[in-house]
Amino acid sequence: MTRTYIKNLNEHIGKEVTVAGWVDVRRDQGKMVFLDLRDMSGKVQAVVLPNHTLALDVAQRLRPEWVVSVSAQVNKRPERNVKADVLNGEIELEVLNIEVLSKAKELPFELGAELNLDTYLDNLPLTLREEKARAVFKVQTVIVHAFRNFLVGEGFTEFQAPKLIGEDAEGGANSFNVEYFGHTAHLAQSPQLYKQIMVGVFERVFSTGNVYRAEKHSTTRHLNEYTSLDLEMGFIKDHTDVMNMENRVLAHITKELKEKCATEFALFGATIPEVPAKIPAMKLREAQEIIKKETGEDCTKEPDLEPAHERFLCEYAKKELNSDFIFITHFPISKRPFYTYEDENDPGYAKGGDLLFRGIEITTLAQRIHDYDTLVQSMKNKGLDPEKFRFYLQAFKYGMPPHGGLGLGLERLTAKFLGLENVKRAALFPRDLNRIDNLLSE
RNA sequence: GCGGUCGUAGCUUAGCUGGUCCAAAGCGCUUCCCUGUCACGGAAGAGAUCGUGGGUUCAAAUCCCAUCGACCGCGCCA
Repeated sequence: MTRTYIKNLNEHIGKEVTVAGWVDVRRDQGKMVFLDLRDMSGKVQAVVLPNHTLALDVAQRLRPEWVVSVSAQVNKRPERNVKADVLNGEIELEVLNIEVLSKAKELPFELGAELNLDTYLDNLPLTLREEKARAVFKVQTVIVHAFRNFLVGEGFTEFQAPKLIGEDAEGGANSFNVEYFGHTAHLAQSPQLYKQIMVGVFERVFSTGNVYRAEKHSTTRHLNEYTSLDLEMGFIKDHTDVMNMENRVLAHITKELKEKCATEFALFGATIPEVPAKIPAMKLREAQEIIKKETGEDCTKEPDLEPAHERFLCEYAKKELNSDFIFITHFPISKRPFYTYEDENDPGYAKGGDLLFRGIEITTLAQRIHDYDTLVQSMKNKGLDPEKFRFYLQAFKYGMPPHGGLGLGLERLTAKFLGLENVKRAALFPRDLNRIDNLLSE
């Protein structure tokens, strides 16, 4: 008999079905046993009655996480046993036969309980089975799909950026080295250069993939491998075109989340933010003046924002501007990568900035330099050797439109949407300073 | 890398102004009882050299030092 998914059982009342999944809980009443069965679609209560002696015998030996295939009749529950407002609360399975597909050892922790992050991470193949953990990644799937679908609708072409690269994308020292047939290659820190090259091919492109940062950070918002949602678009007027595109992407993502993930957000007591028609934006210097005026702390000489300032600005945006999001633009060009476009109307400052969301930076975006000579000069100013970027520069030598783009940190976005305290909870298998799965323990 | 906090049963924690702690609770586990439970319930039981090493003391889970590990904060960034 073909397998029926648990969420569809109410279409089969009075009929016999086969359900396959995990034993979520067993409640042994002595002469009868209750099971909660779980598959990818949901949970259902199954009851093994005393007259089904063979099934009862198996049921009494079952334990949580055993994998079973059960043939059963779908019954309406007796009136007094109906559970309102839960999936399948009005039905239950009367088990006829149980086939054990796989046994499970005793779990090393309690599924569904609050675990220390350390325990959670050391047992990911199991802890990911928790309802909340699964909810995180359902939400993440919806975010990625919404990002893709929206951009495809806007004429963007998706491409897979290489992860093995020959030269550090941004000239930084924070890339992982890889032995490559006697040469040193690197793991990509960003698809940046390839995105720009692809603008010369398709005008509008995006890429969703992992990037790697060899930074020894130890915080709740950093991963050494994270997923970057990247887009790059040609023929822009300036960086505000990119800001508008991100504004619309985020509006689409939150719309999809509202339609598809209400249950998941409820699990976390999280609210899906409203994306304003126009996300407020201010220059770094304006933001610093506000910080100085409101807190008395003078950071106006700083080239960047400290985390505490980012948190403050988000609170400010929420309270004064009624937005969970705020763009901070025009950072000093000296602190930005070589390809960043300098604002001719505000010399020394970048045509671009960061997007802050619920206390944290989730995006960096900018217009890029598209003129070959300017780009080469900018590299030299940063102490980079244009010769090493020949591959990239070819695109610019032969006609590149004005363009710009952004990178959006998927795990940070997911974590902030759901109110997770650590981005590691928003990455399936997070890599950090001390941990690649459990293979780095010495 | 620096700073802070912490490390007690499989998990989550209490105890930590030194003795009454050869360490306690909930969950999990084992055995038994239970025909309507839904985090089922009831009875009994097993399970910890209190991260590791050293020190102070008549006496250390508790105080001191070192070390390892984790988490949080910072730098850097998404």
